[in-house]
Amino acid sequence: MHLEKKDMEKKFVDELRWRGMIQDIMPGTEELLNKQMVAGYIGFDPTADSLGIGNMVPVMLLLHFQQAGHKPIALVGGATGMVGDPSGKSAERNLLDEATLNHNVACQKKQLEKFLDFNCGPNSAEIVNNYDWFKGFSFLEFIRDVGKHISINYMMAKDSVKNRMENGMSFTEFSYQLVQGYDFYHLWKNKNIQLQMGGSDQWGNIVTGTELIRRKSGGEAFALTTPLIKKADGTKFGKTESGNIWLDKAKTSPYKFYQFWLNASDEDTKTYIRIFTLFTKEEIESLETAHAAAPHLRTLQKALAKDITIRVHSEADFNAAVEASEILFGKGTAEGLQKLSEEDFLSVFEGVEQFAVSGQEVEAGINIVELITEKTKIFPSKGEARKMIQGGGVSVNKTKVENAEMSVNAEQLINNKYMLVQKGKKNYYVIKVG
RNA sequence: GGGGAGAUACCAGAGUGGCCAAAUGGGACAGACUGUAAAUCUGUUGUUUCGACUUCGAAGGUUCGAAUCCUUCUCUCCCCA
Repeated sequence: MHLEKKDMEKKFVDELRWRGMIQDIMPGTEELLNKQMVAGYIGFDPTADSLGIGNMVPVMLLLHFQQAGHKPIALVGGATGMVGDPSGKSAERNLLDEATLNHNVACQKKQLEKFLDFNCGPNSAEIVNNYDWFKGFSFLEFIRDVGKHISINYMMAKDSVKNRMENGMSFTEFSYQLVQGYDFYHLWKNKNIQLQMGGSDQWGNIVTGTELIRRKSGGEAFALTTPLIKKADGTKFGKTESGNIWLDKAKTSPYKFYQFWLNASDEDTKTYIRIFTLFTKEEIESLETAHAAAPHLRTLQKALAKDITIRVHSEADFNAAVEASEILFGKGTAEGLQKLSEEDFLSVFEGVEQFAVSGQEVEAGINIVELITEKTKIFPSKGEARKMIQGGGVSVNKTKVENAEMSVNAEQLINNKYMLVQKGKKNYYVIKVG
């Protein structure tokens, strides 16, 4: 099987190189990719029922891969997810039960379908699930056919294993690299997939695959990894105070999603815009020039946030997020807020966390601390709420709460129904009274 | 099977009879400054009706008084065979 590569104008490796998306690449990989159409895959770990933005890196990788005329395959790890990847983990993982796993695989599959083209001729994308070839594979068969080819010494030399020798690691996790390695072998043998990609933490696992292919069949396969994204301040990418940033709107509203990108630091944005958007090199450089000339306009962050919000969600979601942001962070004042119509108010705060409180409770006036702790879950304890108020960190309807004894009543409601509570500068909560 | 080490707040990690709601560092949150950025500085980080109350793996015990001493239990790690 040897297919003609259909679109040669964009060279995959060159493209990744200037975007800073290459950590390691196996010798010969680039030559192969420039010569012919190649099928390549990336594995996704079904630990949650939605992909997070961290997973957007491999998604973008597959997208570039397809745009360069190659055939992208996304592998969802129905089988590997049952074992647990030790890479990058310092402790033994908890295993998910089968039902959860199936659910997660199905959800991730649906999300992946949004980004790749599954109907464009020979290089159409595909999704495979490694559970399909592992479900009928018995333990004895596996250790005879696969385990026999790879030595323990080889497996133990891997960083993912070495790092865990101190704290211990189960046989299950130890065998993970073999299971993943076999995926590569299986795909290489049955689907002519010659390349596996992934994050740099996957290098060891990927190489076990190419090694297995070489020893078992004398075949050749290739590998390419991306650097792990780190924020300039060294903290983990893709997380905020309130947790992971997910692609699923039900888990992370488009508003929050948009805000996440908008809030990225200048330094990080330069990295992100190369990785997460499809802007060309020239476009990015001109955006950077514009940004440097007037940093307070945050040209880069806006371009990044817009592009990715539209691609992950939709244009309408993006517009709503911008509108909400304008009102919350623009010249929005207490008066401006009062003037909002009910529909506008609701659409603006669609993605903001909401709480309901009954009418009578507010009618006569209610203490602010009680309102934000007991009636709603904005603060976990009264002590904390008081301290925050004393530190000037709480506002109601854009007006700072001066002391903890203050009470609020029906007169302060917006449209006689809503109240906007702010914890710090960026965390908004809507209280609906009625 | 034998020997050893250990379990303290979100994490790391001091504390080995009262001065301990528990050092220090990190993280997190907030304030100031800004550009909804970064850096910096400051504050907070068990609950509370501010009188207290419940915390140091679990349960008991000794004591006027326990994270600290004793007993049992649970769990974790390391080394040897």
